[in-house]
Amino acid sequence: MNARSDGKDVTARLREAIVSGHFQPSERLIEVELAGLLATNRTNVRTALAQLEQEGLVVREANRGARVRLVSHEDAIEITQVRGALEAFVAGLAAARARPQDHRRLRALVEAMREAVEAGDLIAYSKINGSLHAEILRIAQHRTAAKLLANLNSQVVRFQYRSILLPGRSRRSLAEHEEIVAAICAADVEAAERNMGAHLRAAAEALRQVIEASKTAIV
Amino acid sequence: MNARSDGKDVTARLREAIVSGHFQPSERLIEVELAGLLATNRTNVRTALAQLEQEGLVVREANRGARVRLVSHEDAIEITQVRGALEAFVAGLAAARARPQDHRRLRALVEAMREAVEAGDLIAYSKINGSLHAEILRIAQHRTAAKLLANLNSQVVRFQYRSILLPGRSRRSLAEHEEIVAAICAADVEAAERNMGAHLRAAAEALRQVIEASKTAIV
DNA sequence: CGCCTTGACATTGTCAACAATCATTTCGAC
DNA sequence: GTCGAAATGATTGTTGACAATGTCAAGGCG
Repeated sequence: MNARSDGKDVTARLREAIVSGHFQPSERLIEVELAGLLATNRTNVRTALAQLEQEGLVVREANRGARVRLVSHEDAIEITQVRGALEAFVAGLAAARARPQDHRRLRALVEAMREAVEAGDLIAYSKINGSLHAEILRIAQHRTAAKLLANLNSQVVRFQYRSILLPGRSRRSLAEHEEIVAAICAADVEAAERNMGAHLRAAAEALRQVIEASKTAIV
Repeated sequence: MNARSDGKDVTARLREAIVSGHFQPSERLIEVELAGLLATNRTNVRTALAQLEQEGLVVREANRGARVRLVSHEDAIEITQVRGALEAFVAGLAAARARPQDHRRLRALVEAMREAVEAGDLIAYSKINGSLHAEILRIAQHRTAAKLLANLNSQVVRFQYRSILLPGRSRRSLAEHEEIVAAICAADVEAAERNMGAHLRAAAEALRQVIEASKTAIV
């Protein structure tokens, strides 16, 4: 009957709800509530929670239920570092695989980034940033890396917007992306790896600064 | 009552059973059978299967049950590549973090590897190889990378032994490990990354060769 | 006043029965 | 003999009830 509401994968919908911020970190995830919310039964919620735990979005304690995983600052940095290693590899692949058509798309995205920065629209910048990384991932055609990166990203989306707020970070980030795209368009595998690696090291460093700043600010 | 048999995490035991080869790739995993085998109920088996699917060890089709994931040759190469990116990063970390005590352990492991190669004992070699990589991972102290690598490894253990059988591969592999350990002991981060990266590119290449050989051999 | 025990409530964990689906076999028509 | 349709069996999917556990508040005791 209501194949519509229940047909979609419960895990996917719960994941989306967590990633989109519908639930706060450390918020309790009560099985019957979720079942009601997602128009399904406890069993499905239960397996969804088990999967999302494996995925690092949810934490479960025996007999004490599930919570949205609170990603600590250290975790966020670790995740960004690992992303860096993977994305550098992926950028290298993209440099080897990209066709002229791909080059055009990448350049268009960088151009849009530049406009966003000049307009001071950091939210738009953040979005395009995501699109650019996604495009590079698409060009690389590497399922294993793609899955892992999607996973890692879902764990740190909450942190994404923060580091770009650092004064001067957006301009430097733009410059880094320009170099990455230039390397890919030049089919220079090693430069692409190097530039992407440098970019995510810089991103991790920016994240660390923001975190340190917030720590001292709170105390 | 039988807290012993059921107490342990069902997912962990099923994972172990799959990784250790107790079940063959593509072998059907029937819920009631597993429940009997693991001395538990269908519910627990069900959630275990859901988690292992997320982990990439199991494939499930709606209404058609679960099977051990058959990792294709392409998958195996992809996984080895991604491992390479991660392990290179981890080796760099290890180079930065390793203490003299760690250096001793690493050198001892390489020494054991050398002996295994000279004795022609490739099974022992394979084991020590695993220990060495695990030791480097321990030194690096990076939970996120450690978890991902554990995951990836469990997907390709079945392929591990094959590539080392290539004529001359074991000696070269030994040399590569010596260089990696030398770089870590010299606290040379970049050399450690570079050497580990090269090592796993070589491993991926060896794997590719073995696969090509087996393809033509079968046809 | 603080601390421990007790009990009620909320939530998760386990189980068995039933429904739905898929694979296989049987049977009849041509 | 071959094709297709219906019956059969095996397996997964779903549901509800119950047990086990944890949480919290109230009350008694030192």
